[in-house]
Amino acid sequence: MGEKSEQKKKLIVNRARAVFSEKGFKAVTMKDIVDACEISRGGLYLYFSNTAEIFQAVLDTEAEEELDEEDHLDEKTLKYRSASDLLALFIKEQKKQLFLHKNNLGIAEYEYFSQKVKEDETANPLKDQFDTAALVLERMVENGIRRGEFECEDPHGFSRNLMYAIEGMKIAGLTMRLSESDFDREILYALRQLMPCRRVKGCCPFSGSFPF
Amino acid sequence: MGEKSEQKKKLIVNRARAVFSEKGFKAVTMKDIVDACEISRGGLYLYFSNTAEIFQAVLDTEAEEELDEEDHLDEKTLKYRSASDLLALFIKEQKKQLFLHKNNLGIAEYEYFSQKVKEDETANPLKDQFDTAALVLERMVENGIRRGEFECEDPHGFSRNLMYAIEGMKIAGLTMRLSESDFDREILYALRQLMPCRRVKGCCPFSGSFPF
Amino acid sequence: MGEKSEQKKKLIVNRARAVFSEKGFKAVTMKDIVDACEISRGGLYLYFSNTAEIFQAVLDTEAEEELDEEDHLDEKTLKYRSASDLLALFIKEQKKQLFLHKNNLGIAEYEYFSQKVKEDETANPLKDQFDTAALVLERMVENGIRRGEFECEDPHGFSRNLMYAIEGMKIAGLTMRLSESDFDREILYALRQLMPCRRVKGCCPFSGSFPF
Amino acid sequence: MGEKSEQKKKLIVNRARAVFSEKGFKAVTMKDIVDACEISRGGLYLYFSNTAEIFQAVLDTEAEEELDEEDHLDEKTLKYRSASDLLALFIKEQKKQLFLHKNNLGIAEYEYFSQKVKEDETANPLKDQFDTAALVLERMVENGIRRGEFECEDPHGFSRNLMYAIEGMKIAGLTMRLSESDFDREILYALRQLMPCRRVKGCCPFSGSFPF
DNA sequence: AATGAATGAGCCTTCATTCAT
DNA sequence: TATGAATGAAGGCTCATTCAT
Repeated sequence: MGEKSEQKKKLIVNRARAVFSEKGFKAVTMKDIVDACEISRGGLYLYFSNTAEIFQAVLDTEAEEELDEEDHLDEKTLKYRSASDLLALFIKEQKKQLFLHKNNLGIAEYEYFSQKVKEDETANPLKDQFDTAALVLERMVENGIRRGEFECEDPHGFSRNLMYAIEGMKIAGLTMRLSESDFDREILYALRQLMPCRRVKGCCPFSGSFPF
Repeated sequence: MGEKSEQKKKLIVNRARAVFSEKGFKAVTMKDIVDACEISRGGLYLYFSNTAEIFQAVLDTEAEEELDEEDHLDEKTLKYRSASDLLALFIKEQKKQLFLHKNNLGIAEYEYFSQKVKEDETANPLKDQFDTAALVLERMVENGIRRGEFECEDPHGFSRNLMYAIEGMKIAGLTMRLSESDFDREILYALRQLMPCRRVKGCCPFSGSFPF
Repeated sequence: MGEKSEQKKKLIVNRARAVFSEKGFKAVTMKDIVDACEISRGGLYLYFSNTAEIFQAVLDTEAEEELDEEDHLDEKTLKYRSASDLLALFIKEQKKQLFLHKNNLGIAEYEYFSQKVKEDETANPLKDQFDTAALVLERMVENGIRRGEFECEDPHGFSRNLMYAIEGMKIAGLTMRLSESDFDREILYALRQLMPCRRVKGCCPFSGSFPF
Repeated sequence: MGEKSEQKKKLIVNRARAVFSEKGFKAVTMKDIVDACEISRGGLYLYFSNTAEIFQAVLDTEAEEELDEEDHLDEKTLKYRSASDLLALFIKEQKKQLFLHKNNLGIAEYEYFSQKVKEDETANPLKDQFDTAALVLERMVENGIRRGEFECEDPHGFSRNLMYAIEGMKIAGLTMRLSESDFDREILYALRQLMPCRRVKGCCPFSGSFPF
């Protein structure tokens, strides 16, 4: 497959992302993709054999882009900012994913992996992604503790808790009309666990920047 | 529609539940239901016009059964047990739903409501269910505080947090192979927020009964 | 079949007429009739085996009613009125049938008989009806000639011509949005053939009563 | 859609004409067309979405062919023939349409337009066709008058009358077994209105050529 | 590589018709 | 007589997939 083909494949994946974001995974047909790509019916089959393959490609691309962003993050910001700022950045990112309705693959991912998890024993990228995020969060908290910004007996537990809660809000956003203020309230609660003054309701460790 | 018809309708709903549990919502066709019910193609249409209607009926039945269970719970147990025991019971129930793979409507519900939430402004039973559970949890915590069993500055925040985390684990169970010990660990973390000694890792307010 | 059954049959035929008038013949299903009659599916089959049978019954009833009307006409009016008045009455009746959109069986009849004429060599009531009307018309014209009201070389030719034109306007009314004034103009033209002064455009043999 | 597709479309339209001619409009299903065309179910849908669309295409083709014929008529014959000959030609054509049972769309057209006229306020090609024919007829008569061949006080009235009568005979042919001699008789009556000697029964303006 | 016509399987839906009650 | 649940055939429509060009 030459240079040109690679180009075409990217085009397909891009257009497909929009389709999956709009209709979820299961409801998308090869024809939907064909129509969205202004490509011929047969043409699509030169690159992909079914929607699952296409969706996988979308996910892979997604992962790459995230990696790029993270690299970007690491270098420029990680070292020079306070732990609070970094955490705020992290949460901001989660929030963006949640409420950015355009190009949101959320429900499609759930549909895809709920199917995949049944038939397939192999590694699950959704879980990997989750675990990675939880680990990053944990490191951030540990860093904050080291810097004296946070106080926390169980950074690991805290991170998992926050990640599960965020995951819960993700699905709530997709199925229950979660409001932004619901999200903010929940985050506020969780973050209070990081502060010495956490017993006091209303206290927040983030100077002026909350809600993100 | 007489007595007998009602019987038939129940049969359909029952068989349909299994189908939805197996295939989610979107992928289920009228034919799937027909096949599962050993009924004629036209026969099914006497009772339901489309899969959404059937799924709604499944949900309604589900709701009734839950209601029955709750009534059962209220009378016999609510008054005579300790707050800890009740909370344990609540969580046990959540865990059961999560890991009972047979007849688990989880992903079907998410598919159904993620679609419904887009087209429909009206009430969302999934959200109602969530809010109700959160409220029940909150009352339990308040009760525990009154009894001196728990200690918590923000029962509301705590309840929402735990519910979101559980919701997150629900979807994780459906898409990421969440293990039972993952669940237990998370619950343990959350519950520690209820105890005076919560700063100490390893401490648990639940005498011997954990994991549930 | 007892008295009661006869009653029921009449009910069915009545409701069915409305259905055929609304949807033509071919498009009507047994279910349409069932729905219109508030009768059970099986019940209808006790009286009729298919829509053709029902339509035939509608036509028969129709014929009876017309006969009643004609009898009515004969006795009271035929003898004491002028030929012009009688002719006017006749045309008025035709016009009524044409523009009375409610309960107009026109297109249904055409659909029914265009099918029947192919498969069936037997007598055709539509033709009988047409021929009868033409004959009545012819007698009227002859009567008018005898009375000195009309002047016509070929009463038979005139009658057939007028009847065909009316038939043509009938189908035009059903398929081409024929207006009432179109009808009146055409009738005016035809009737002028009956008068000595018929060469003069604008002349009409009917004193003040036109259009009917 | 390329050259070849156009070819296929024509084939479909041709075969469909036969089907409509055989079964009318309403009774024809997509499957009927599929069977008649030796094409796949899905294949037909590449060209037409429903029977109405196909029938419209049949009508359009019909119109084109008529146009071709008329052009043919105009140039070669219109100028050099007598008014009587032209009129005879016109009527011959009408007669041909009426008694050519093969590929006669008559009843199908009535079914189609009786439906269309209800739902659709827009232009009605059946009416256009009728009006055009009436106008052509009127011009012919006027031409005949100018040439001294015909005599007629009201060419417009005459034309409409003849057209309505022909329309009436059309539907009579489809539903009442109109015989050719019935048609000839009627035409003879109508044409006698064009002659000075028209009062005399048996007289005919057409030298030897009648019946056409 | 790319096209898009063509096929046929598969699901949807409606009804004519039967039959136990 | 009357009911209406049940069946299965029939027709509608959409797509995944193939293949000649």
